[in-house]
Amino acid sequence: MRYSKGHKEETRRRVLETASRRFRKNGVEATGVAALMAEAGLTHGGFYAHFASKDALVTEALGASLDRSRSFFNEDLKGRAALEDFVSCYLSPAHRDHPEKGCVAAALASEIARLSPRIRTRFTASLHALLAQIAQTLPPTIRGKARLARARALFALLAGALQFARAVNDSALSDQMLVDARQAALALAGYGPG
Amino acid sequence: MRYSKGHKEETRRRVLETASRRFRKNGVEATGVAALMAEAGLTHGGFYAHFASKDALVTEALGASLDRSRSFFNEDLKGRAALEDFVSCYLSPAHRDHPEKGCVAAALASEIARLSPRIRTRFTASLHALLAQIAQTLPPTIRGKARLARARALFALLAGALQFARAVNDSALSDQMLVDARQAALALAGYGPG
DNA sequence: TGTACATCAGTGAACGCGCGTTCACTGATGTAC
DNA sequence: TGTACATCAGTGAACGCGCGTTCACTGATGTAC
Repeated sequence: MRYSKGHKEETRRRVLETASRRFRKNGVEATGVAALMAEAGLTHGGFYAHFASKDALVTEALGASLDRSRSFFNEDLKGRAALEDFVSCYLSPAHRDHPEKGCVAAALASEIARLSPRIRTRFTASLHALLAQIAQTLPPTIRGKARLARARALFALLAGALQFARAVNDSALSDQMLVDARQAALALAGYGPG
Repeated sequence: MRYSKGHKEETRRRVLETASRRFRKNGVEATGVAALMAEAGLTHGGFYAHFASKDALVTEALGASLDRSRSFFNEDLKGRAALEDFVSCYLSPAHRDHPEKGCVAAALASEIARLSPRIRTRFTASLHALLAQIAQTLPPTIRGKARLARARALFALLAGALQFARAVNDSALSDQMLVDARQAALALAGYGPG
Protein backbone atom coordinates (compact mmCIF):
# COMPACT_ATOMS: atom_id res chain seq x y z
CA MET A 1 0.00 0.00 0.00
CA ARG A 2 1.11 3.55 -0.69
CA TYR A 3 0.67 6.01 2.14
CA SER A 4 -0.23 9.66 2.31
CA LYS A 5 2.45 12.26 2.67
CA GLY A 6 3.71 12.52 6.25
CA HIS A 7 2.55 9.01 7.05
CA LYS A 8 6.04 7.68 7.68
CA GLU A 9 6.95 10.62 9.92
CA GLU A 10 3.78 10.01 11.89
CA THR A 11 4.64 6.33 12.32
CA ARG A 12 8.16 7.19 13.43
CA ARG A 13 6.80 9.65 15.97
CA ARG A 14 4.42 7.01 17.31
CA VAL A 15 7.21 4.44 17.70
CA LEU A 16 9.36 7.00 19.51
CA GLU A 17 6.56 7.87 21.89
CA THR A 18 5.76 4.24 22.62
CA ALA A 19 9.46 3.55 23.22
CA SER A 20 9.86 6.48 25.54
CA ARG A 21 6.92 5.30 27.63
CA ARG A 22 8.03 1.67 27.77
CA PHE A 23 11.64 2.48 28.56
CA ARG A 24 10.54 4.48 31.58
CA LYS A 25 8.04 1.86 32.67
CA ASN A 26 10.00 -1.36 32.18
CA GLY A 27 13.57 -0.24 31.68
CA VAL A 28 15.59 0.01 28.49
CA GLU A 29 16.99 -3.49 28.49
CA ALA A 30 13.68 -5.13 29.31
CA THR A 31 11.98 -3.50 26.34
CA GLY A 32 12.33 -5.56 23.16
CA VAL A 33 12.03 -4.18 19.64
CA ALA A 34 9.29 -6.65 18.67
CA ALA A 35 7.08 -5.89 21.69
CA LEU A 36 7.60 -2.19 21.15
CA MET A 37 6.56 -2.32 17.50
CA ALA A 38 3.54 -4.48 18.35
CA GLU A 39 2.41 -1.87 20.88
CA ALA A 40 2.77 0.77 18.19
CA GLY A 41 0.53 -1.38 15.94
CA LEU A 42 3.26 -2.63 13.59
CA THR A 43 5.36 -5.73 13.00
CA HIS A 44 8.98 -5.79 14.11
CA GLY A 45 10.48 -5.94 10.61
CA GLY A 46 9.58 -2.37 9.83
CA PHE A 47 11.62 -1.00 12.70
CA TYR A 48 14.84 -0.67 10.71
CA ALA A 49 13.19 1.54 8.11
CA HIS A 50 12.89 4.14 10.88
CA PHE A 51 15.93 3.61 13.11
CA ALA A 52 19.45 2.35 12.48
CA SER A 53 19.49 0.24 15.65
CA LYS A 54 17.89 -0.14 19.04
CA ASP A 55 20.63 2.02 20.50
CA ALA A 56 19.76 4.83 18.07
CA LEU A 57 16.14 4.58 19.18
CA VAL A 58 17.13 4.65 22.85
CA THR A 59 19.26 7.76 22.31
CA GLU A 60 16.50 9.57 20.50
CA ALA A 61 13.65 8.46 22.77
CA LEU A 62 15.46 9.27 26.02
CA GLY A 63 16.81 12.52 24.63
CA ALA A 64 13.35 13.70 23.64
CA SER A 65 11.78 12.80 26.96
CA LEU A 66 14.65 14.41 28.84
CA ASP A 67 14.02 17.66 27.05
CA ARG A 68 10.37 17.35 27.92
CA SER A 69 11.30 16.94 31.61
CA ARG A 70 11.55 20.68 31.83
CA SER A 71 7.84 20.84 31.13
CA PHE A 72 7.37 19.84 34.76
CA PHE A 73 7.79 23.55 35.23
CA ASN A 74 4.74 25.71 34.98
CA GLU A 75 6.10 28.56 32.88
CA ASP A 76 3.58 31.03 34.25
CA LEU A 77 5.16 30.87 37.70
CA LYS A 78 8.40 32.38 38.94
CA GLY A 79 10.64 32.16 42.00
CA ARG A 80 9.20 30.50 45.05
CA ALA A 81 5.87 29.67 43.45
CA ALA A 82 7.61 28.03 40.48
CA LEU A 83 9.82 25.89 42.69
CA GLU A 84 7.04 24.88 45.06
CA ASP A 85 4.89 23.86 42.13
CA PHE A 86 7.75 21.90 40.55
CA VAL A 87 8.63 20.11 43.78
CA SER A 88 5.00 19.24 44.50
CA CYS A 89 4.45 17.83 41.03
CA TYR A 90 7.71 15.92 41.07
CA LEU A 91 7.05 14.35 44.44
CA SER A 92 3.34 13.71 43.89
CA PRO A 93 1.84 10.22 44.25
CA ALA A 94 0.70 10.57 40.63
CA HIS A 95 4.29 10.96 39.43
CA ARG A 96 5.41 8.06 41.62
CA ASP A 97 2.67 5.81 40.28
CA HIS A 98 3.19 6.65 36.59
CA PRO A 99 6.89 6.49 35.77
CA GLU A 100 6.02 5.98 32.10
CA LYS A 101 4.76 9.55 31.92
CA GLY A 102 7.35 11.02 34.25
CA CYS A 103 10.95 12.05 34.68
CA VAL A 104 13.53 9.94 32.85
CA ALA A 105 16.21 10.70 35.41
CA ALA A 106 14.15 9.13 38.18
CA ALA A 107 12.85 6.25 36.08
CA LEU A 108 16.25 5.16 34.76
CA ALA A 109 18.99 6.85 36.82
CA SER A 110 20.91 3.75 37.79
CA GLU A 111 20.54 2.22 34.32
CA ILE A 112 21.74 5.34 32.48
CA ALA A 113 25.19 5.00 34.04
CA ARG A 114 25.53 1.72 32.09
CA LEU A 115 24.20 2.91 28.72
CA SER A 116 26.27 4.08 25.74
CA PRO A 117 28.40 7.26 25.95
CA ARG A 118 26.16 8.86 23.33
CA ILE A 119 23.13 8.44 25.58
CA ARG A 120 24.99 9.59 28.67
CA THR A 121 26.18 12.71 26.87
CA ARG A 122 22.61 13.48 25.85
CA PHE A 123 21.47 12.91 29.42
CA THR A 124 24.19 15.21 30.75
CA ALA A 125 23.13 18.05 28.44
CA SER A 126 19.49 17.76 29.47
CA LEU A 127 20.42 17.58 33.13
CA HIS A 128 22.47 20.77 32.80
CA ALA A 129 19.48 22.55 31.28
CA LEU A 130 17.10 21.34 33.97
CA LEU A 131 19.51 22.32 36.76
CA ALA A 132 19.82 25.82 35.29
CA GLN A 133 16.05 26.13 35.30
CA ILE A 134 15.82 25.00 38.92
CA ALA A 135 18.58 27.45 39.87
CA GLN A 136 16.49 30.29 38.47
CA THR A 137 13.73 29.63 40.97
CA LEU A 138 15.98 29.94 44.03
CA PRO A 139 15.71 33.06 46.19
CA PRO A 140 18.07 35.99 45.49
CA THR A 141 19.74 35.44 48.86
CA ILE A 142 21.56 32.50 47.30
CA ARG A 143 24.22 34.00 45.05
CA GLY A 144 26.64 33.11 42.29
CA LYS A 145 27.92 29.56 42.04
CA ALA A 146 25.96 28.56 45.11
CA ARG A 147 22.76 28.75 43.07
CA LEU A 148 23.74 25.93 40.72
CA ALA A 149 25.29 24.00 43.59
CA ARG A 150 22.03 24.17 45.50
CA ALA A 151 20.05 23.21 42.40
CA ARG A 152 22.21 20.09 41.96
CA ALA A 153 21.66 18.94 45.53
CA LEU A 154 17.98 19.77 45.33
CA PHE A 155 17.38 17.74 42.20
CA ALA A 156 19.40 14.81 43.55
CA LEU A 157 17.11 14.84 46.57
CA LEU A 158 13.98 14.84 44.41
CA ALA A 159 15.12 12.05 42.10
CA GLY A 160 16.48 9.91 44.94
CA ALA A 161 13.28 10.26 46.95
CA LEU A 162 11.06 9.42 44.00
CA GLN A 163 13.09 6.30 43.26
CA PHE A 164 12.91 5.11 46.84
CA ALA A 165 9.18 5.84 46.92
CA ARG A 166 8.87 3.55 43.90
CA ALA A 167 11.25 0.86 45.09
CA VAL A 168 9.90 0.17 48.57
CA ASN A 169 7.14 -2.32 49.20
CA ASP A 170 5.53 -0.35 52.02
CA SER A 171 3.02 2.31 51.07
CA ALA A 172 3.38 4.22 54.34
CA LEU A 173 7.14 4.58 53.89
CA SER A 174 6.62 5.43 50.23
CA ASP A 175 4.20 8.24 51.07
CA GLN A 176 6.45 9.51 53.84
CA MET A 177 9.41 9.63 51.47
CA LEU A 178 7.53 12.04 49.23
CA VAL A 179 6.36 14.24 52.09
CA ASP A 180 9.74 14.36 53.84
CA ALA A 181 11.63 15.07 50.63
CA ARG A 182 9.23 17.87 49.79
CA GLN A 183 9.84 19.56 53.10
CA ALA A 184 13.60 19.06 52.90
CA ALA A 185 13.66 20.34 49.32
CA LEU A 186 11.93 23.59 50.27
CA ALA A 187 14.30 23.97 53.22
CA LEU A 188 17.31 23.39 50.95
CA ALA A 189 15.97 25.96 48.52
CA GLY A 190 15.87 28.50 51.30
CA TYR A 191 12.07 28.52 51.31
CA GLY A 192 11.72 27.06 54.78
CA PRO A 193 8.43 26.33 56.56
CA GLY A 194 6.31 29.39 57.32
CA MET B 1 35.42 -35.89 42.96
CA ARG B 2 34.43 -35.88 46.58
CA TYR B 3 35.03 -32.60 48.43
CA SER B 4 36.03 -31.76 51.96
CA LYS B 5 33.43 -30.78 54.52
CA GLY B 6 32.26 -27.21 54.08
CA HIS B 7 33.35 -27.15 50.45
CA LYS B 8 29.84 -26.71 49.10
CA GLU B 9 29.06 -23.90 51.55
CA GLU B 10 32.25 -22.19 50.50
CA THR B 11 31.29 -22.45 46.82
CA ARG B 12 27.83 -21.12 47.51
CA ARG B 13 29.31 -18.18 49.38
CA ARG B 14 31.64 -17.45 46.47
CA VAL B 15 28.78 -17.50 43.94
CA LEU B 16 26.75 -15.16 46.14
CA GLU B 17 29.62 -12.73 46.46
CA THR B 18 30.33 -12.76 42.73
CA ALA B 19 26.64 -12.21 42.01
CA SER B 20 26.38 -9.35 44.45
CA ARG B 21 29.33 -7.62 42.79
CA ARG B 22 28.13 -8.16 39.23
CA PHE B 23 24.55 -7.14 39.95
CA ARG B 24 25.77 -3.82 41.28
CA LYS B 25 28.22 -3.32 38.45
CA ASN B 26 26.16 -4.38 35.43
CA GLY B 27 22.61 -4.55 36.71
CA VAL B 28 20.53 -7.59 37.64
CA GLU B 29 19.03 -8.23 34.23
CA ALA B 30 22.32 -7.86 32.38
CA THR B 31 23.99 -10.50 34.56
CA GLY B 32 23.52 -14.01 33.19
CA VAL B 33 23.77 -17.18 35.23
CA ALA B 34 26.42 -18.70 32.94
CA ALA B 35 28.71 -15.65 33.02
CA LEU B 36 28.29 -15.43 36.76
CA MET B 37 29.24 -19.06 37.34
CA ALA B 38 32.21 -18.74 34.99
CA GLU B 39 33.47 -15.77 37.00
CA ALA B 40 33.13 -17.87 40.15
CA GLY B 41 35.25 -20.55 38.45
CA LEU B 42 32.45 -23.04 37.75
CA THR B 43 30.25 -24.19 34.88
CA HIS B 44 26.65 -23.01 34.69
CA GLY B 45 25.06 -26.42 35.27
CA GLY B 46 26.06 -26.49 38.90
CA PHE B 47 24.13 -23.36 39.72
CA TYR B 48 20.88 -25.16 40.53
CA ALA B 49 22.53 -27.31 43.17
CA HIS B 50 22.95 -24.09 45.15
CA PHE B 51 19.95 -21.93 44.27
CA ALA B 52 16.37 -22.70 43.25
CA SER B 53 16.36 -20.02 40.55
CA LYS B 54 18.02 -16.81 39.45
CA ASP B 55 15.36 -14.89 41.33
CA ALA B 56 16.26 -16.72 44.55
CA LEU B 57 19.91 -15.78 44.00
CA VAL B 58 18.99 -12.15 43.36
CA THR B 59 16.94 -12.00 46.55
CA GLU B 60 19.72 -13.48 48.62
CA ALA B 61 22.58 -11.55 47.01
CA LEU B 62 20.88 -8.17 47.20
CA GLY B 63 19.58 -8.84 50.69
CA ALA B 64 23.05 -9.68 51.96
CA SER B 65 24.66 -6.64 50.38
CA LEU B 66 21.89 -4.39 51.65
CA ASP B 67 22.56 -5.52 55.18
CA ARG B 68 26.22 -4.85 54.63
CA SER B 69 25.34 -1.29 53.52
CA ARG B 70 25.20 -0.32 57.14
CA SER B 71 28.90 -1.08 57.37
CA PHE B 72 29.41 2.25 55.64
CA PHE B 73 29.09 3.46 59.19
CA ASN B 74 32.20 3.55 61.30
CA GLU B 75 30.85 2.09 64.54
CA ASP B 76 33.47 3.85 66.63
CA LEU B 77 31.97 7.25 65.84
CA LYS B 78 28.80 8.83 67.14
CA GLY B 79 26.61 11.84 66.36
CA ARG B 80 28.08 14.48 64.10
CA ALA B 81 31.36 12.66 63.54
CA ALA B 82 29.52 9.48 62.55
CA LEU B 83 27.30 11.28 60.07
CA GLU B 84 30.10 13.33 58.55
CA ASP B 85 32.15 10.20 58.08
CA PHE B 86 29.21 8.34 56.52
CA VAL B 87 28.35 11.17 54.15
CA SER B 88 31.98 11.62 53.09
CA CYS B 89 32.42 7.92 52.38
CA TYR B 90 29.11 7.66 50.58
CA LEU B 91 29.80 10.65 48.34
CA SER B 92 33.48 9.88 47.75
CA PRO B 93 34.90 9.51 44.23
CA ALA B 94 35.98 6.01 45.26
CA HIS B 95 32.37 4.99 45.94
CA ARG B 96 31.22 6.60 42.71
CA ASP B 97 33.86 4.77 40.70
CA HIS B 98 33.28 1.35 42.26
CA PRO B 99 29.57 0.59 42.35
CA GLU B 100 30.37 -3.12 42.56
CA LYS B 101 31.70 -2.61 46.07
CA GLY B 102 29.21 0.02 47.10
CA CYS B 103 25.64 0.73 48.10
CA VAL B 104 22.97 -1.40 46.45
CA ALA B 105 20.36 1.32 46.76
CA ALA B 106 22.43 3.68 44.62
CA ALA B 107 23.61 1.02 42.18
CA LEU B 108 20.16 -0.39 41.45
CA ALA B 109 17.52 2.03 42.75
CA SER B 110 15.53 2.42 39.56
CA GLU B 111 15.79 -1.30 38.75
CA ILE B 112 14.63 -2.45 42.20
CA ALA B 113 11.20 -0.90 41.63
CA ARG B 114 10.74 -3.46 38.82
CA LEU B 115 12.01 -6.55 40.61
CA SER B 116 9.91 -9.17 42.41
CA PRO B 117 7.88 -8.28 45.51
CA ARG B 118 10.10 -10.59 47.55
CA ILE B 119 13.17 -8.57 46.63
CA ARG B 120 11.41 -5.25 47.19
CA THR B 121 10.26 -6.38 50.62
CA ARG B 122 13.83 -7.32 51.49
CA PHE B 123 15.03 -3.96 50.22
CA THR B 124 12.41 -2.15 52.26
CA ALA B 125 13.48 -3.87 55.47
CA SER B 126 17.14 -3.02 54.90
CA LEU B 127 16.28 0.56 54.03
CA HIS B 128 14.31 0.91 57.26
CA ALA B 129 17.31 -0.30 59.24
CA LEU B 130 19.72 2.03 57.48
CA LEU B 131 17.39 5.02 57.95
CA ALA B 132 17.15 4.26 61.67
CA GLN B 133 20.92 4.24 61.89
CA ILE B 134 21.19 7.57 60.08
CA ALA B 135 18.52 9.06 62.34
CA GLN B 136 20.65 8.17 65.36
CA THR B 137 23.45 10.42 64.16
CA LEU B 138 21.26 13.54 63.91
CA PRO B 139 21.66 16.26 66.53
CA PRO B 140 19.37 16.23 69.59
CA THR B 141 17.75 19.46 68.42
CA ILE B 142 15.82 17.40 65.88
CA ARG B 143 13.16 15.55 67.85
CA GLY B 144 10.64 12.76 67.57
CA LYS B 145 9.27 11.82 64.17
CA ALA B 146 11.28 14.59 62.55
CA ARG B 147 14.43 12.54 63.07
CA LEU B 148 13.33 9.72 60.77
CA ALA B 149 11.81 12.19 58.36
CA ARG B 150 15.11 14.01 58.11
CA ALA B 151 16.99 10.74 57.72
CA ARG B 152 14.76 9.75 54.79
CA ALA B 153 15.35 13.01 52.94
CA LEU B 154 19.04 12.87 53.72
CA PHE B 155 19.52 9.40 52.33
CA ALA B 156 17.44 10.19 49.24
CA LEU B 157 19.81 13.09 48.62
CA LEU B 158 22.89 10.90 48.98
CA ALA B 159 21.63 8.11 46.72
CA GLY B 160 20.28 10.52 44.10
CA ALA B 161 23.52 12.47 43.96
CA LEU B 162 25.65 9.36 43.68
CA GLN B 163 23.53 8.07 40.82
CA PHE B 164 23.76 11.34 38.94
CA ALA B 165 27.51 11.46 39.55
CA ARG B 166 27.70 8.04 37.91
CA ALA B 167 25.27 8.74 35.08
CA VAL B 168 26.68 11.98 33.69
CA ASN B 169 29.38 12.04 31.08
CA ASP B 170 31.09 15.15 32.41
CA SER B 171 33.66 14.68 35.14
CA ALA B 172 33.42 18.26 36.39
CA LEU B 173 29.66 18.00 36.90
CA SER B 174 30.13 14.56 38.45
CA ASP B 175 32.64 15.88 40.99
CA GLN B 176 30.48 18.89 41.73
CA MET B 177 27.47 16.66 42.37
CA LEU B 178 29.37 14.90 45.14
CA VAL B 179 30.66 18.12 46.71
CA ASP B 180 27.32 19.93 46.55
CA ALA B 181 25.38 17.00 47.91
CA ARG B 182 27.84 16.65 50.78
CA GLN B 183 27.34 20.25 51.80
CA ALA B 184 23.57 20.06 51.44
CA ALA B 185 23.46 16.79 53.39
CA LEU B 186 25.28 18.31 56.35
CA ALA B 187 22.99 21.34 56.20
CA LEU B 188 19.92 19.09 56.14
CA ALA B 189 21.27 17.18 59.11
CA GLY B 190 21.50 20.40 61.04
CA TYR B 191 25.29 20.31 60.99
CA GLY B 192 25.68 23.43 58.85
CA PRO B 193 29.01 24.86 57.73
CA GLY B 194 31.22 26.09 60.56
C1' DT C 1 -10.00 7.64 -19.99
C1' DG C 2 -7.33 3.31 -19.72
C1' DT C 3 -3.21 0.53 -18.98
C1' DA C 4 1.52 -0.52 -17.41
C1' DC C 5 4.80 0.36 -14.27
C1' DA C 6 7.45 2.44 -10.19
C1' DT C 7 7.27 3.43 -5.43
C1' DC C 8 7.99 2.25 -0.72
C1' DA C 9 5.86 1.56 4.18
C1' DG C 10 5.09 -2.34 6.17
C1' DT C 11 5.17 -7.79 6.49
C1' DG C 12 6.83 -12.01 8.31
C1' DA C 13 10.15 -15.85 7.92
C1' DA C 14 14.71 -16.57 9.09
C1' DC C 15 19.67 -15.66 11.01
C1' DG C 16 22.85 -16.53 15.07
C1' DC C 17 23.03 -15.80 19.78
C1' DG C 18 22.53 -15.91 24.80
C1' DC C 19 19.10 -16.52 28.15
C1' DG C 20 17.26 -19.60 32.41
C1' DT C 21 16.75 -24.22 33.27
C1' DT C 22 17.14 -29.51 33.11
C1' DC C 23 19.46 -33.73 33.36
C1' DA C 24 22.35 -37.86 32.45
C1' DC C 25 26.82 -38.29 33.53
C1' DT C 26 31.78 -38.08 35.81
C1' DG C 27 35.16 -39.31 38.97
C1' DA C 28 37.76 -38.56 43.34
C1' DT C 29 37.08 -39.73 47.84
C1' DG C 30 34.84 -41.75 52.11
C1' DT C 31 32.82 -45.93 53.97
C1' DA C 32 31.69 -50.97 54.49
C1' DC C 33 33.27 -55.34 54.62
C1' DT D 1 45.38 -53.84 54.47
C1' DG D 2 42.72 -54.47 50.22
C1' DT D 3 38.56 -54.31 47.41
C1' DA D 4 33.80 -52.96 46.10
C1' DC D 5 30.56 -49.68 46.37
C1' DA D 6 27.99 -45.22 47.61
C1' DT D 7 28.27 -40.37 47.60
C1' DC D 8 27.56 -35.97 45.49
C1' DA D 9 29.77 -31.36 43.79
C1' DG D 10 30.48 -30.21 39.57
C1' DT D 11 30.26 -30.96 34.16
C1' DG D 12 28.52 -29.98 29.69
C1' DA D 13 25.08 -31.05 26.10
C1' DA D 14 20.51 -29.92 25.26
C1' DC D 15 15.61 -27.72 25.89
C1' DG D 16 12.50 -23.82 24.32
C1' DC D 17 12.46 -19.05 24.08
C1' DG D 18 13.07 -14.18 22.98
C1' DC D 19 16.57 -11.12 21.62
C1' DG D 20 18.43 -7.63 17.70
C1' DT D 21 18.84 -7.71 13.01
C1' DT D 22 18.30 -8.91 7.86
C1' DC D 23 15.86 -9.43 3.73
C1' DA D 24 12.85 -11.07 -0.06
C1' DC D 25 8.42 -9.96 -0.62
C1' DT D 26 3.52 -7.54 -0.73
C1' DG D 27 0.18 -4.59 -2.52
C1' DA D 28 -2.27 -0.09 -2.64
C1' DT D 29 -1.50 4.06 -4.72
C1' DG D 30 0.78 7.72 -7.67
C1' DT D 31 2.77 8.61 -12.15
C1' DA D 32 3.80 8.06 -17.24
C1' DC D 33 2.14 7.35 -21.56
